[in-house]
Amino acid sequence: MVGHGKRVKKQGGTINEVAREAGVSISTVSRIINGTAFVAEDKRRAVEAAMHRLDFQPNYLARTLITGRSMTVGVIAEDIVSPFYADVIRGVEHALLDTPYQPVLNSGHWSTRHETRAIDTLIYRKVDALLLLGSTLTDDTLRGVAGRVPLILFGRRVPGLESHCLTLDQRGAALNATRHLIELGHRRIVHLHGPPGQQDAQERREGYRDALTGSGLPLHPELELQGDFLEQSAAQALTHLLDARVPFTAVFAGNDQMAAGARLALYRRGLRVPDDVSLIGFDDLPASAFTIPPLTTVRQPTYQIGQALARHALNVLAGQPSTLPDFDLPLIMRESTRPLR
Amino acid sequence: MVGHGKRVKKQGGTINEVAREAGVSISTVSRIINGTAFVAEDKRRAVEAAMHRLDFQPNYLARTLITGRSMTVGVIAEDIVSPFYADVIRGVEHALLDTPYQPVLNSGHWSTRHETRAIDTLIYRKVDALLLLGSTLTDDTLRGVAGRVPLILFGRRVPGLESHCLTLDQRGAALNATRHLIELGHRRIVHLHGPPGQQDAQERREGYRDALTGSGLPLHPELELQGDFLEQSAAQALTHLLDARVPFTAVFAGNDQMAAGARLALYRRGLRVPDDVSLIGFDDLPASAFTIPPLTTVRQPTYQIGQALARHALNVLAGQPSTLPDFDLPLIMRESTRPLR
DNA sequence: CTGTTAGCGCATTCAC
DNA sequence: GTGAATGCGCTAACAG
Repeated sequence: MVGHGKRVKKQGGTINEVAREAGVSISTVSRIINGTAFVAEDKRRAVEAAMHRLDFQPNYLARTLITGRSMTVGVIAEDIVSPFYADVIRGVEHALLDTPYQPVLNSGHWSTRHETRAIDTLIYRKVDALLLLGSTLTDDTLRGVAGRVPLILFGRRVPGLESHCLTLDQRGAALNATRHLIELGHRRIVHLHGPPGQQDAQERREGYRDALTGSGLPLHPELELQGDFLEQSAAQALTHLLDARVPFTAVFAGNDQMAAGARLALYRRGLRVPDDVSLIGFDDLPASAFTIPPLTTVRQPTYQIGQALARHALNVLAGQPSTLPDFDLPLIMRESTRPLR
Repeated sequence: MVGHGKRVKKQGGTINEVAREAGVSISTVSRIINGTAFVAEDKRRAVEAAMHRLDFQPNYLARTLITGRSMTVGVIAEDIVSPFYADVIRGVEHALLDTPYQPVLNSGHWSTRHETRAIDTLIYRKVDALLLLGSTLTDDTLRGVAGRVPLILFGRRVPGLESHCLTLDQRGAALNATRHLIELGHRRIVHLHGPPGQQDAQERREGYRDALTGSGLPLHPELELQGDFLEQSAAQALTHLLDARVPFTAVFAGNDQMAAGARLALYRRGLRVPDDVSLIGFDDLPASAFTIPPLTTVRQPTYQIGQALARHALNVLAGQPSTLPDFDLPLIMRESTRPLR
């Protein structure tokens, strides 16, 4: 087999070699690299030539060891696989693209243990700031982390860290979505919600209830079904409901993936969407515009959120005042809902 | 606003302070940390107590500066947003979980410029090995990179780096899929392929043609439609075909996302799947089991691939011989295909 | 078994 | 403007 050799090849000389090659001191070279001070034109030329000849690249580690700044921002997402977080990450990456900062990604996997490990790793790696896209940690723990590194949170509102928390009005959006169903004439509306421990899941559920009670409609506990934000759980839960012959005419799913699961359960029983049952999701994943039928859902502007998060991090790192913007969660009307009857 | 302070807080003392606190030399502390040599029980106790008291954590940068090994493996995916690569990444993360190595992710965004930048950044950050999940770079460039850092490639077969390349038989799998359609009696089969510059896209297209010619069927250039692996492109291309009233009875999409786009185009025209048109995808994304109808598709064992890639990297880093395994691409039969007539 | 010494590669005071 | 010296925090010889 073609071996790589166990050691990385020496990377084009050190600042010392450049200095010798150019006949100047290393401080002069350093000044040229960092633009710290003016340097005579001829020396600058000589140094630049030497750097080029030796294919010189400053050593990141040595440099960071001194300055204390690694020029990286750590990003931990609950799950990189999730299309939702992936798009936020895309926004972060994009916003950082033409800055000296680099994102470093890691996953929390919805697990306290993994998330803790990821955080420790990134702090150990000396990231200059940390972005948490969702978190399973307690407020206290989070405040502790914020004491070790500038911390910016998405999807959590932690007392004491408010100005670095970006949350969306999940409850209001869920209320909107449910109300839309009510306005279409639906009365028995199923809600597929995520894990009770999950803040977003909880808020959406409350929004659903708000809409019902706000319209003077009764709450039907048997219509609130728990899932885990994945397709399968929703399909199962709804299938059980169908088997129990509990009547309903609409479904508000806690996210688009659960909407897809619900959709399949309906399809299996020969129920049409939206003719027999109306369906609304939450997230507006890219794929949801292409489901059959295209899904009516709540849009979370994930990409823009990622950008906002990154820009805020940049500001914080620059020591500038910065406020996280607010985002609306519009209901995107497509074809999975229609008036009852 | 709640400020973070511009500087990260001092992280629980240095090895020097620990040594002083414990009344030993720093080398003794270093030995205990790294298990480099045996240390008397009482000193070990004292040092561990001191480390705990000072909340000591060795400085990653200083350590790496000396050892030359950062204990990280860089991972560059064309696109983290893509569900396909995301699952490979999940496999990589998982395989690295209980090792001293940490993955560091970055995106190439299907762009030579971005990919080059990502590679430079990661090498600059001194990753010990680099995993490329897809690449837009030339063979020569890739060989150049391999000279700077141990390189492992997925989805590319580069002469000279064969033993570190993991590729799948896209062509054979595409042939299988198409042949399945042929065996069901289909003769006019549309193929939605990805960008011509993309190796996978090219190979799948060839597999499609192989199947046709292998069965003695004619190639119909008007049935080969180009897309970009996203839903929208497929929907458009197929809509055009439908408008032009070109007859066909089946569609083999270059990936599941394009299959979804095609599905919607058919739906818009009132064509049923599989009753009027059979549809096959490629990738077997998690969502594809929940489309309407569930999609027949070629499964790429992405998670296992990620694991294999990471394990190979580990072996290479350990200086052990290692061979990348082969993976089958089975056709997953679901409900989007059926015999003609 | 343990302490002393010398750097890793670079930014950063200081003098000149 | 520029060079010499100092040290970031740690590991790796080197002596004892």
